[in-house]
Amino acid sequence: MTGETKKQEKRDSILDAAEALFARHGYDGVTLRAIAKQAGVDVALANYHFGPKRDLFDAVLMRRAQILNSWRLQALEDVIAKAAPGAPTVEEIIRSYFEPVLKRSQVEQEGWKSYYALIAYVNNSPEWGGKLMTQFFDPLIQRFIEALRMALPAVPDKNLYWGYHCLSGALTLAFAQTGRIDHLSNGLCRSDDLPDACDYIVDFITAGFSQMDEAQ
Amino acid sequence: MTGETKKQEKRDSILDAAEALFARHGYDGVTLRAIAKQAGVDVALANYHFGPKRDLFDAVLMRRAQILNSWRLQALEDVIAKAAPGAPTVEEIIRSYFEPVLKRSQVEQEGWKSYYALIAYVNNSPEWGGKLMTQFFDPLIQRFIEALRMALPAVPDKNLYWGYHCLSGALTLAFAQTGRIDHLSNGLCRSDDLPDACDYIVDFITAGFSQMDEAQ
DNA sequence: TTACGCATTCAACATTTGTTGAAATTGTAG
DNA sequence: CTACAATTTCAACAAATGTTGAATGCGTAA
Repeated sequence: MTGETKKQEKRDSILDAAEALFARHGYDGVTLRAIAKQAGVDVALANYHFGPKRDLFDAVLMRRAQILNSWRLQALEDVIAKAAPGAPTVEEIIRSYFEPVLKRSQVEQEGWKSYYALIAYVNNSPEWGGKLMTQFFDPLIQRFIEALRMALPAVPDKNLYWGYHCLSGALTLAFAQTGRIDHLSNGLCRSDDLPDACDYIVDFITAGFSQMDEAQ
Repeated sequence: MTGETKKQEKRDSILDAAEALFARHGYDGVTLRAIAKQAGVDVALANYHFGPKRDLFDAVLMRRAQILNSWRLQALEDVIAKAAPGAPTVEEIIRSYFEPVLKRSQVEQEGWKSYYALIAYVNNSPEWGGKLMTQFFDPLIQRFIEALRMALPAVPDKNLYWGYHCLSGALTLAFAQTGRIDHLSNGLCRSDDLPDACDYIVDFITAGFSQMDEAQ
């Protein structure tokens, strides 16, 4: 089994390097040679393990997708089960969407930080944003919106979807960790401190959804 | 004067082509040859007018930046002046930030749509997001946050800045127009109908800020 | 017309790109 | 150890990239 892990060692180091570089420079801004150099392997090895460049990108994206989804799905189901037979509160639902990713200890690891930034890149990319994100995250999101619909039965779907748009935008920008809010706030807020940002964002987004109910 | 415009004709067509392509594929995803082809000119002409590729990108970004800023700045100052000597309401301030860009008639033009998508690309890019956006839009944003501070005197700055983060994320994602919300909502919401999206987003964001006051 | 300056094209350059097939290395089962 | 398969490197390819200098076209003023 050490043989099995040793076999995967260089393969994983390629994924790690690709993840970090794609997250920072985007798909076209990264060459296979740059990835190979950072991974400490030959250029041809990436092609041997993953095929063409585009497939390597997909492999990076898929590696953590299921894990990410399972974190959030479980948190959401927990909240729903705990509130049964009634509906959970809006804040509980929103928390189940943010906390599993922003307050988890893994967030401090460099790999997950890069992965989040990569998600932000894909989500905002006009060419891939529509298709790739749909493919990976749609089932969870539909379940999430369904929960919101139960908590806010009088609110029209259109409001719920635009609310999710705002939520997704806020999360995506947090994932990107551009350092912009650091500069803007003179260091008061730090874009790389996701656990700290979580509470502020949750309160803000929760208020956005709650207002829909009062407006009816 | 027709000579003057004719002289600028090809130059502008290069800017237009670069704007559209950079917005869709990002900086590294576009070649000078693709830009030249779409503009109907020779490859070397871009270099003649704008110098190296990076300078062309900056030229595209700067062309509409001042116009965009003046739209929003005037709307903000109008709202402040109209409410004097008191402070404008939170909703008025938020509206002055979104409506000048999302409800303006120019939004229907392809050029501005591309430019918005380009802004979204830059704002979420880890390498440029911090610096470029700061350079272009910071003065306006500081003025905007100052107005919010006046309207919400009891709210700590940290909350205001994270609120702006959510606002910016929602706007950026709307700018990107990835078509994602179309698919998610089964066509109920359309990411290319910015004037329609505006009201929903404004209500959501306004609620996010208003809640800060009530929480004190 | 002539001459001149700007705009535009043409042709080509040195690099860099993704990819591939053969060679070398390593791990492993018999 | 031997032989075989999987992994990794080496060397090289054709295509594409940004950039440049010379050549051509073109509008304009004398």
